[in-house]
Amino acid sequence: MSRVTIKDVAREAGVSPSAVSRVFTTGASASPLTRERVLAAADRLGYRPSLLARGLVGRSTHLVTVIMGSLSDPFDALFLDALARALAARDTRLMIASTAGGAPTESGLQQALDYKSDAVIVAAGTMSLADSALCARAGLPVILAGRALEAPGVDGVLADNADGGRQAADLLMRTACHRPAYLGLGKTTFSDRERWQGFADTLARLGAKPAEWACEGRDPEAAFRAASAVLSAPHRPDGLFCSNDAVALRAVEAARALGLSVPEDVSIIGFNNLPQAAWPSFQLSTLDYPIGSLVGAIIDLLDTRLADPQRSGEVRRLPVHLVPRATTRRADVGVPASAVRPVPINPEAL
Amino acid sequence: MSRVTIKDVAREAGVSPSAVSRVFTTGASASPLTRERVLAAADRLGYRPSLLARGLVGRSTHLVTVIMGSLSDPFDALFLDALARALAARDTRLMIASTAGGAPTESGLQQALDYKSDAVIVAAGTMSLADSALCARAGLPVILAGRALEAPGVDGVLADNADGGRQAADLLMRTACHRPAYLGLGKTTFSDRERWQGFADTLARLGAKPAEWACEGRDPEAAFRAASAVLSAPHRPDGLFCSNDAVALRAVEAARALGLSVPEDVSIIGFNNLPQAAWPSFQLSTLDYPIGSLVGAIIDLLDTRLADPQRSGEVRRLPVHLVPRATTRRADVGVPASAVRPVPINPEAL
DNA sequence: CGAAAGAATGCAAACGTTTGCATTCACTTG
DNA sequence: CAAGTGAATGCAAACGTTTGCATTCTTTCG
Repeated sequence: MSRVTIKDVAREAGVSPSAVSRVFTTGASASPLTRERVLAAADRLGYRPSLLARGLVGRSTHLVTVIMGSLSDPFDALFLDALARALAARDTRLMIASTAGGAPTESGLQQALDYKSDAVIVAAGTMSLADSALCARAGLPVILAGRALEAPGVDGVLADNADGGRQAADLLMRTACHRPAYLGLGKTTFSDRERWQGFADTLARLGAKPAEWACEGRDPEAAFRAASAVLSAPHRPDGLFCSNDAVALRAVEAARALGLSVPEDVSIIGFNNLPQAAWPSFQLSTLDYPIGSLVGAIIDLLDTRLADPQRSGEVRRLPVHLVPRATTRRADVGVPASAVRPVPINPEAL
Repeated sequence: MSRVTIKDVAREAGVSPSAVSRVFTTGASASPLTRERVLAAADRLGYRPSLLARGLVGRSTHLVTVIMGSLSDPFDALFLDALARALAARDTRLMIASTAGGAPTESGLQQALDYKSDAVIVAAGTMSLADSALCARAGLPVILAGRALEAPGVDGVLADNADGGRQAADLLMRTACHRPAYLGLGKTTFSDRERWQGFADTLARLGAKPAEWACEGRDPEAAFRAASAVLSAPHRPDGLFCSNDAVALRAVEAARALGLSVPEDVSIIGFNNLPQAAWPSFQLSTLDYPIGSLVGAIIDLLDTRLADPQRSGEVRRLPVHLVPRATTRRADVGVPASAVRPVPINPEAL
């Protein structure tokens, strides 16, 4: 019933508690004989160091808090899973702090502080300068995922959203879309803004002016309703760039429900390249944003930050690349040449 | 930089650390004056009790560990999300322990013990009697989700899988399926077994003998491959009950890819009633298993267990109910009466 | 062979709380 | 008015570790 502690092991092995501690901390000095005895005693007793006690006195709790929103978007779920595994491989545990919608991350940060987390990963909500100051004061490293903040010592990793928007715009123009539109999650979502900017800027440069729409709310059905609204609007778009695949897939559904054919009547592009996007029923054209590299970058940032807490903040941009499937038309065939609006060839585009 | 501790607050408020502690623990005696002073001082200093220290000495860490598999099935993701929120509402945090495939849950249990979790929720992997003994010895409450174990003091909550299987079988027979089959995740998956049993037993009682198939592996594509194999087998089934929606949705895809029409050529039934199952593209017939009640039961079990650690284990069965959509034929119309095999009417069935 | 160096170990003080025990103090009650 | 009651408080000992310092023991080198 009662826990077996370091003292029990010390007694059993005939050494001091310190010796036991040193055996269990890598890089501490302990003679082979002591090590062997201690290990044997520990094994016999079934001893495991209490990470609570360790965390209380030591410098690391081997605990990281992640602030997440709803997991209804598969991307978030897969991200969380990959993150937990990557951390586990480094012998670190993940604690969840759920945040509601666009609510402040503050309670999540407090949670991270309360448990003396080694770091907090912010993957939902908006972080303010005050928040980051709070963390800085407490010595809690912050890593932003999919958002950015101009604050000292705050690291971040983001997709190259603007470039994704550019690629989407390029594709739509090259496939003779005349009424491009954007469907996002709302003005407050960081990545959305960047994707919109890249999209709209590129189109503006090409002489087109996209319409902008937003879902009301983040629940999955909101995307369906919004897409339905977009696609039954007076000047119905014939090309729709959605801020992510979760929205885009629902847009495909909405289009079909309205009797529109994709991509003939309307082209649809997503973002993330979810496994679902490749399903035969959808064959969604999208921008690939590999979760592995996202998580890899986070882990890497985490390591360097932990090694040097004083270094200035670094933000990493991860490239995304277009995966054209069946919800957009072929760029080179099947479209009457006369319908193709002349577009400057962009060598970086696919 | 350095943390503000209970002593700092005590000094600032002009009282002893104990007094501060008592102000922050509900139900302890503190005079209104002291309370006010302490609260003011704490607020001024930005004090928050260290949950590590609290957990070390106190009886609760307000920490629960959940052992989860991959989050690629949306059901798991939604479950995790709901669980985290429900716990957060009770001021308890959730720690993730990821387990690979059917790997032992042991490292997850150790993680729970290392951090002195208030409880561990096992939602993946298989738990042995030895595992449960380990937890019992350490005084760690175990709650099984979607699995059962005959062990003292271990609680569990499961869907009424056998009844789900029965309902699926009933529906297939009532809609004139002659070659029913089951597609599961594999022999080692607890819920799968029960669903199969309920399905097969019911069919046997009706004089039919379903074929049984399993996916090789748990990754999403495995389900697609398996379904493709099933549907191109010599005696192709005309009714397929899948162990969950994730599989069933892929089966629908596979059927379509093979040029089969659903439900005319083959009826397909899932389990869970994922949001996706209701999408227009699928309209999957399935068994509704509300995540809310699952999580609710877990929380409830947790509360009662924590209140009385000595009580004997309790397993709760949650009802599931059929949601017939478009991947099964209508039971009463559109099928030649002659084709309907006489089936005993079951009053509980929909 | 003596001394300096370095490895191995133990002691005791942290880390930031809770909590049992004893004390004080203001009231109530007979 | 004396004694009994109960709330409010402080002291100090846990909780299970790590770690700086001092000590002892082994080497190694001049």
